[in-house]
Amino acid sequence: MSKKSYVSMSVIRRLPRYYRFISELKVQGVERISSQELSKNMNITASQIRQDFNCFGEFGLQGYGYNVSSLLEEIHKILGIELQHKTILIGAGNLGKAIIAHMDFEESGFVLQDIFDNNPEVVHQSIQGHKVRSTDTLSEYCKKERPEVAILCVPSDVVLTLCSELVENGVRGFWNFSHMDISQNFPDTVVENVHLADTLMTLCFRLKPSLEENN
Amino acid sequence: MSKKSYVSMSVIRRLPRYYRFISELKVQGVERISSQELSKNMNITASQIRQDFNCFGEFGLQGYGYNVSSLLEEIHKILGIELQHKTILIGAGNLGKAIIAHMDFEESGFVLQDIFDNNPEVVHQSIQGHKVRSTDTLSEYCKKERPEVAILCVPSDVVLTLCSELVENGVRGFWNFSHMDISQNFPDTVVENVHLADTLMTLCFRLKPSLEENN
DNA sequence: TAGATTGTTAATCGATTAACAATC
DNA sequence: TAGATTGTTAATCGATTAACAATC
Repeated sequence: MSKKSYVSMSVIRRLPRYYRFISELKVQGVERISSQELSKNMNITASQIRQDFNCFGEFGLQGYGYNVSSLLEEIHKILGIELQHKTILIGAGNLGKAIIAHMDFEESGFVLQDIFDNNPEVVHQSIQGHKVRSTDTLSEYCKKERPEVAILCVPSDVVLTLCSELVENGVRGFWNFSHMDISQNFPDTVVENVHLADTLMTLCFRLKPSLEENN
Repeated sequence: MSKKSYVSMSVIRRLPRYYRFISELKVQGVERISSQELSKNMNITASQIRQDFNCFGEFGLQGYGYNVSSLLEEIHKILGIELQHKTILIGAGNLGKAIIAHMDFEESGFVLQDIFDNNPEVVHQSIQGHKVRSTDTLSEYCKKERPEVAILCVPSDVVLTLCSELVENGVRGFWNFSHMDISQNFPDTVVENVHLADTLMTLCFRLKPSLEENN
């Protein structure tokens, strides 16, 4: 009924956390939960939780709360996890390998199709059943296979040219691990930057002795 | 003069980005920059840039702008990068190795002292000059070496016990890569969570076809 | 029905932007 | 000095919280 036409980034960024948390509840066999209980466990106000959910519809029942299973299903649908975006990963170094090994792509809405690297020693190796391809074959590959999303585990200095090539070939989503902030350069794409160095520097700042009283 | 006693998280999270950007300017030999030019390049309003800097002091000169070198120095000081926190990394799998290899710790205010893993096949191996130690020796090690920060590259189910042990032994900063959200459990510590799966799910949501006009 | 808890509106709080006086 | 650009105050915008009527 009351679906909002525009949902703010602040709300969107909380969705995966709700999803994780409610999954956990389901695993534990919890059947229903109220916004108040959720609030206590997640450190978000009950009010905000209800506001957040109501951006997408009415998932609760007055006097009862939320049914864990159907709430989970709803958020699953909201996140679009059933969409299974065709995905490639570029850069099969330690970071690339870590991502391949640890991320449960199907659980996040992606299907890892193929892996690329420009190091001749790595090309043709096999990682988790995927033969690593040469980045030289990337454009050709994209024209045939039409991947939608690219995971970028490559050095910052090659990211821009790489992205141009990919965008020209129809890639429209990026999970970017380089320092380079590509969101500005490709307006019609969706970019999630994971700037690891930034979070580390933030930690550094927050550890400063002078801040002990602050925050 | 006008230093603020409280600086909001929103400002803090922009600091590393300023730092990165201004470093790049210095490398390029740029000597001065105005908030307006910065604004154009960083996609932040000039007003916000000036507000952000003025949380920490007056770094500019009316009619001139900001001197790149001294601005960089100031932000370096603000971030506390000279502090060199004693740091250990726990979990030397692909992700741990990626972090060891790619992060320039000294550039972020940390010194990687030692690496721990509970896999007997990995223990005693050497990674970038660090012999991997057994997690069994962790408490003992902490009591002697007093590391301040731990990088957690371990599975979610062991994170909580691990952290308790570390906190008891004086560790007060965590860079956490597990799904578990430990910020709630240890009130006197500083936690930077890097929830990779969350950013991936956010990307999934933002790629939904129905959102093409939205964002 | 009474109690509980949602959905939703209104109030508050905080963060961003605009404007401009100060000043290099 | 005139022009430019900061530092800072005031206005706006958006996000969070509080409150409560609707309703299960």
